[in-house]
Amino acid sequence: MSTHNKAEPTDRARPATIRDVAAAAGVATSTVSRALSNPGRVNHLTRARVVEAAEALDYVPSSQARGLSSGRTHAVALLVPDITNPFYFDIIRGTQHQLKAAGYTQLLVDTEESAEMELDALRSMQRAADGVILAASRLTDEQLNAAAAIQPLVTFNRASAEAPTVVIDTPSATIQAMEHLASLGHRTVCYVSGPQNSWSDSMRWKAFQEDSQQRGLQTHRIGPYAPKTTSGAAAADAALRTGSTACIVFNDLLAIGMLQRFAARGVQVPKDISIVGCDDIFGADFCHPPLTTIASPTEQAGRVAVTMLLSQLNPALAAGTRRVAVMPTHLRVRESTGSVPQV
Amino acid sequence: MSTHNKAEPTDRARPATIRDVAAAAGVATSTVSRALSNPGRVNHLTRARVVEAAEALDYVPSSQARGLSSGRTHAVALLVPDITNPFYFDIIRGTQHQLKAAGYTQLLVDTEESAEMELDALRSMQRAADGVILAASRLTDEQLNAAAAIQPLVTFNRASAEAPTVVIDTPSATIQAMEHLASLGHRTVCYVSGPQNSWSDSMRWKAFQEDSQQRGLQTHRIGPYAPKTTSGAAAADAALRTGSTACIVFNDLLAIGMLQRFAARGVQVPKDISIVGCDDIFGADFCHPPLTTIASPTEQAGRVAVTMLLSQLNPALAAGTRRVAVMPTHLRVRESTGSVPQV
DNA sequence: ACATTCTTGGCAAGCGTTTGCCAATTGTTG
DNA sequence: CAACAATTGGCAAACGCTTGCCAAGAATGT
Repeated sequence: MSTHNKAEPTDRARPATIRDVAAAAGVATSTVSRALSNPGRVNHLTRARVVEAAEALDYVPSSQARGLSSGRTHAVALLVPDITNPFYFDIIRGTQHQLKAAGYTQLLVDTEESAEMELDALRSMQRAADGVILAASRLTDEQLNAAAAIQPLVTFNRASAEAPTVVIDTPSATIQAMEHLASLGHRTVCYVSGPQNSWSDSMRWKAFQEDSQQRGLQTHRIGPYAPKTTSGAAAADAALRTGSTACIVFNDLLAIGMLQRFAARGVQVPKDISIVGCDDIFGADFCHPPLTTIASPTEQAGRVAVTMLLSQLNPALAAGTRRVAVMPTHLRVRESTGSVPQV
Repeated sequence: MSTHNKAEPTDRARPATIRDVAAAAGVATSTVSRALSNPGRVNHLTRARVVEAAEALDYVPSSQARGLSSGRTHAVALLVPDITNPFYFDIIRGTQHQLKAAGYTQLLVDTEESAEMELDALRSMQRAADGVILAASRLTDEQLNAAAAIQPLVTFNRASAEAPTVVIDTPSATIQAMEHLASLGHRTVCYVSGPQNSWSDSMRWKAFQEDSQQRGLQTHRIGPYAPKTTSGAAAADAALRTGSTACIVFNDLLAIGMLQRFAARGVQVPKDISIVGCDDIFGADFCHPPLTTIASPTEQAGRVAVTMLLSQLNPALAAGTRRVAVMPTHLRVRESTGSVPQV
C-alpha cells in the first residue's frame, strides 16, 4: 500500500512471498519474518496486522529459502533397509508422528539392504536434512562413525561408538524365548539366521549361543537367509534336516515363510516342530498357526529415536538425553510353540 | 587459488560450497554450476577439472540453494491416508523406486484419513515439493480441483476432473468376484463397506449393486467400517445377521479381521460363509483360511503415478501421456470362498 | 586480410528467507 | 527536565546456487 511494488499486485500464479505480505501489511520484510517466526520481538498489534495480511494472501513460507538462510532444513531422513518389511512400518509411523509434532518433515529412503546405497543416501542427506535416523544399518563401524562425525545421526538397532542409538533388547528376548522352549522340553534348538551383516542378527545369535550353552542345549545354526517370507522354504527344509525340535528365527517374515513351507510339506507346527519368530509384525497374529514371537514397542522406538535426534539438533532440549535407549521386549506366546514331540 | 577467499581455506566443519570448488578448479562459480548440471555447455577439459575438484572436496550441492534459484525442489510428496495400511506399502515402494530413478526425493506424509490433514499437507507441499501424489484422497471434488489448479498433482484411486489419475479397476474386479460367487451358488451377498468418504468404496458399491441386480441376487450392505482388522469383529457379526452366504469386503484388512472373528465364533469359512477381500495385501496369502481377493499391480501403479507426475513437471516428457491410467485387476481365488452352504 | 559465427567462461542479478546492526520512538529514572 | 534504557521496526548483507547476458577468443567463410 505504501511501498513501491514493481510488478502488478495480482499475479495469481506465483505464490505470495514475504515481500507481498510486507507490502500488504505496510511493514518491512524483516518485520514479517520476525512476526511469523519470532513473536515477542514484534509489537503484538503489528504482528496481528502481519498475520492478517499473510492469511489474506495465503502466504506459505518457502522452506527452501528459510533453510538457505537459517542453515536448517527442518527435515529428517529416515533410512530403512526395506520399505516393504512390515517391521519398519511402525517405526516409520512412530518417527513420522514425532517428527510432525516437532514441525519436521520426514524424508523416507529405502536403502535396499545395501551399504552402498546407504552411504549414498547419507551423503545426499548431508545437505538435504538436518539429521538422519539410520535403521538397521549395514555399514561398518568405521563408516558409521565417520558419518556420525559429519552429521547428526541416530541409529536404530545398531549400536555404534559415536552415534546415539536405540536398540530393541534382543538378547534378553532371545533368552526369554529359550526359557520358554526349554520349559516345553526342547533339547535341540536351531537358530535360523538373517542377513549376514545385520547387527541384530549377530546379537541375537550371540545370546542364543551363550544361553543354550548354559542350559546345556544342543544347538544348530542355519542361514544366512534374506529376511523375507520367500526365503522361508529353504530355511524350513534346512531346519528339518538338523533334527531340531524347535527354531528361533531371525524375524517373523522368515518364520511365516517357514510356516507356509511346513504346511505344504505336511509338517505340523507345533506338534512336529516349534517356531519362535521375532518382531511381532503385522500378520504374526493371524498366520497359521499364530506365531509365538518376540514383541517390542516399535512405534515407540521410532519416537524415541526422533527425540534423541532432535535433542542433538537443538541443544536446548538436550538436557539429560541418553545416548542409548534400550526398548524392552517380551515373548508373546501364541500357537506355534508347544511341547517337544514324543519320539 | 587465483581468487580472493576471505576465510581460511581449510575450515573442515562446514561442507564445501560451489565457491570452494570454483577456487580449487580455478574457474568461476558459474562454470562449476554448469559443468555439474549442464554438461555440454562447458569444455570437457574444464569440466574434468571441475569434477575432480568437486570430488576432492567432497562437494555435495545444496538442494535448498539449488531449489531456491531454480524454482524446483526435486522432491515429490506422497500423501497416504494411513502409513501402516499394508496396501500402501507397495505404492510407497513403487513411487520411491521411480522417483529415485528420476533423481527425485520422496516426501512421505501420513494424513491419517483426515481431509483436514490432507489439506494442510497439500498447503505446505505447495512450496516444499514440485508435485504431489495423492493416494485415496478424502477431499471433495471441489477441494481436489482447487488443489490441482495450484500445483502439479496426480491422484491415486480417486478420479478427479482436473488432475491426472491412476485407478485400480475396482468395478470390473467386483464383477469378477460376483461372477465367482454366483458360480458357487450364492444368492444372497453382502457388501461390507469401508470409509464413508472413500471414492473406491463408492465405486465398488456401485458396481456391486448393479451387477447383483443384473444377476438377480439379493444384496445387503453393512458398514461403514474403518479399514482395519480391528473393525472386523463388528463387521463379521453384522454380516452374519444379514443371513448372507457370502461377503465382498472393502479391503483385505477388514476381511482378515472378519476371518479372525469368525474363527473365534466357530463360524467356518468358507463352509458357512464365503469371504472375498480386496487388494491382496501382505498377509492375504497366509491368513487362515487364505483369502480369496482382488489383486492388482499396486507397485506398478505407484510407478505409473510418478511417471504421470513427472511428465507434468517436465513438459519435454509429456508426449502422449494419458490423463487416466487404469490398472487391471484379477480375482485371486484362495480358500475363503466355496460353495453355498446346504440348508 | 577482414567480417562473421561459435564456443566458452565470467559477471552479477536474482531466488525468498533470516538476522546482525542501527535508528527512531517511547518510557523510566534521578 | 536531562539522561538513559527498553522496545520496536527497517536496512542490508548474507545463505549457495542458477542463469541471462556479455566479452574474449577460436574457428570459419569470403
